[in-house]
Amino acid sequence: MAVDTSLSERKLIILKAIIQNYLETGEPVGSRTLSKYTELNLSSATIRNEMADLEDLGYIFQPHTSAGRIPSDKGYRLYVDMLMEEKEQEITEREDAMLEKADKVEKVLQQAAKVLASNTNYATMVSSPVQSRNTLKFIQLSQVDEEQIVAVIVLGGNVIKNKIIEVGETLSNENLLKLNMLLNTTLNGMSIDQITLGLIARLKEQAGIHSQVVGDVLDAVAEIIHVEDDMKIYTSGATNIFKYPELSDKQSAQEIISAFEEKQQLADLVTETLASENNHGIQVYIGDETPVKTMRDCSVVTATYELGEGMKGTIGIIGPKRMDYEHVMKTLKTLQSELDAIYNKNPKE
Amino acid sequence: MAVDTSLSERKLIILKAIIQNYLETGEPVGSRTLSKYTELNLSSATIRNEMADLEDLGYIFQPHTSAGRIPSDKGYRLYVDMLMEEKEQEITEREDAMLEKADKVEKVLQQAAKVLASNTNYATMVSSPVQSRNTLKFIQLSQVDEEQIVAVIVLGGNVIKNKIIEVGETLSNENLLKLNMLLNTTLNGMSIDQITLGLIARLKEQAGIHSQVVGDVLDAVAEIIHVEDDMKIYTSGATNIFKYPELSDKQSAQEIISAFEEKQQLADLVTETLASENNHGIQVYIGDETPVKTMRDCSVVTATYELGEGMKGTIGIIGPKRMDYEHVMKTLKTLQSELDAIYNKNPKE
DNA sequence: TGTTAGCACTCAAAACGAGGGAGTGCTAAT
DNA sequence: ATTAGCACTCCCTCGTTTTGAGTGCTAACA
Repeated sequence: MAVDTSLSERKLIILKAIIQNYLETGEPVGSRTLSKYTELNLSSATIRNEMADLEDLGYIFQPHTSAGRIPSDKGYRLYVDMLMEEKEQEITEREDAMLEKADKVEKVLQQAAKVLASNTNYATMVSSPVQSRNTLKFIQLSQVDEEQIVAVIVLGGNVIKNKIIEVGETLSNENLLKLNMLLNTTLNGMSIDQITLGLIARLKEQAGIHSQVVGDVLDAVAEIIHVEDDMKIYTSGATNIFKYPELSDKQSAQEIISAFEEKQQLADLVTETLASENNHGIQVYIGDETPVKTMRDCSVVTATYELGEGMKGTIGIIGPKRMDYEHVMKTLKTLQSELDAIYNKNPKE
Repeated sequence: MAVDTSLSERKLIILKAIIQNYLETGEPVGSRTLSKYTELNLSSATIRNEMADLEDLGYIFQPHTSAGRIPSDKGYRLYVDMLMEEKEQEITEREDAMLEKADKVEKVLQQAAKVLASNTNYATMVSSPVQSRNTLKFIQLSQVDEEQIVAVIVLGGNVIKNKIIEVGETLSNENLLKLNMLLNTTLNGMSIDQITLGLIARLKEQAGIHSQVVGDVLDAVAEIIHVEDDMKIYTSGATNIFKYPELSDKQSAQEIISAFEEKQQLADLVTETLASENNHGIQVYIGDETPVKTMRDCSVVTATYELGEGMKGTIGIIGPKRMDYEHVMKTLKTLQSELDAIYNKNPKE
């Protein structure tokens, strides 16, 4: 992660200038432009020499002879690494009062995606937290009618799961009551991954003879608890990519928007992000670095947030390689801490 | 709705041929093409004359002089009206075994959208049923901890709603039990709109003296029941519009896909569709006819389905004006009946 | 009277070709 | 080490030409 220091100070400045200029304009930038742009009064010729060097080193390249230079993936990488190293810039003030009533987590996340998109003009995604390390808080089975039982499970952070269980034969009221007691006393407070098949088997024994039905019900409960709450992903601003000509030709637009619609690929992105521990939870994928193949021509910036212990989720921004990394990273950081704040304001666990 | 009979038989055939050809190719169709295409052996010259007439009548037009003709909205309209009048074609066989485990309605609808999209190559949307006339099947309050109560409500069709209720002071176990009894005995089997504020007030009285807390809880329950389950809309295949050049220029693509992403406009479409009672639940909007302004250049075909009494939803297909109406309408019809089948296979209400 | 062949005409789209211009690399002078 | 100057490259723009599909009209024909 350390910045490559093999570049002279001057080269660094020039590279930075090239990138910044390109971020703004989206056009290849030439030596003449730079010689005015930068404060180190150099002639275009000198700049040209330096640029030739930079090109040899692979930080920039020209789309064709006699065009200006544009940053390569390697160049971008160096740039964001520099940004990363800069001392933690103070979190800027932000007054969006969007985070009212943190009633339903889902609503908040959806909102977050929207706000983010309109703030940055890029496409954004927010994944709902996966509660693998979450704990069980309450569980209850209730008879709906002769053939149906509804199971309700409340997890930490007030995540509620439920399911209708179809039973072959009726379960007596008292047995149901016993089951509820049993489940609550044994499972309460346990983390989800502590609830193994073995544990369930032991429970079945304890429940005793009412084998068939009780067994079925317990199996169903186990299933509910473990069923991946198929990671929900909220997206917004997918059409922002039309704002960047380099992405908006039919081919790419098609692919990127598909990825946004299907969400499967975004899910991959999320798991990848969650897996890798990195500095401050911010991660930048440039071009080929991204795990999602259809986004070769984009950059993806992700941040992980955490709502209490183990409830981790991801916020992501997808845009052109020439995205405004500095702004994006800052925005992500503030959103991160806002999500934190929500949780602390509602400390129900 | 009656077909305009002012056209000669021959003109009708020619018009139909023009439309069908245009549906396939997307190119303006010329007289020479038609003179071979149709079985009424006519020379191109004759066809030209007829076409000139048709143009005067407003059924077709040429995008520019010296181009072939393409159908106008009026032409399309005539065409689909003819299709509509054709005797109910037998529902074609269809073997997609997609409709397994009708466990979660949501999953099924989402699936339905996907299948539809891949079947038709258009963009599709399915709205979840709004259950205004749905009935309450079961309700239960349970104590999660000192300050929280979880309310679970099962509606017909196994739609489950739940919510955590924060209570100021603890509710005794026995009171909770009483409340549960009270709620179930009085509300069970009632349709949602029968449960009025007045009814709730009466309940409060019956519940007696435990005024504060009980009142709060009852209010919360009422709220849960009535909160609009903000009509969910599932979409799929939005990127299919890239397959039709006439829609895939940046401008339109942008707009249409935005509409798909935001969903607000689709929601309008749904309500519009549900409002208008029409033949067999199939409705076709051509070009300007559609209630969604950003889809001026599309055609929209919608069908309403019904899962039991009052649970109505909408399926929609959005595509170019030159969409394959016949196929689309057929497909929608079968999907309609498949959704019906699901409900009847799972007659839990 | 309805149909057809022929022909001149139109116009969008493709093909072509000549500048223009931004930008580079190199060399020679400072 | 820096810079001015210059020749060279190659993309882009813009105007022109060509092409070709398709039409409308007229005149001949059954």
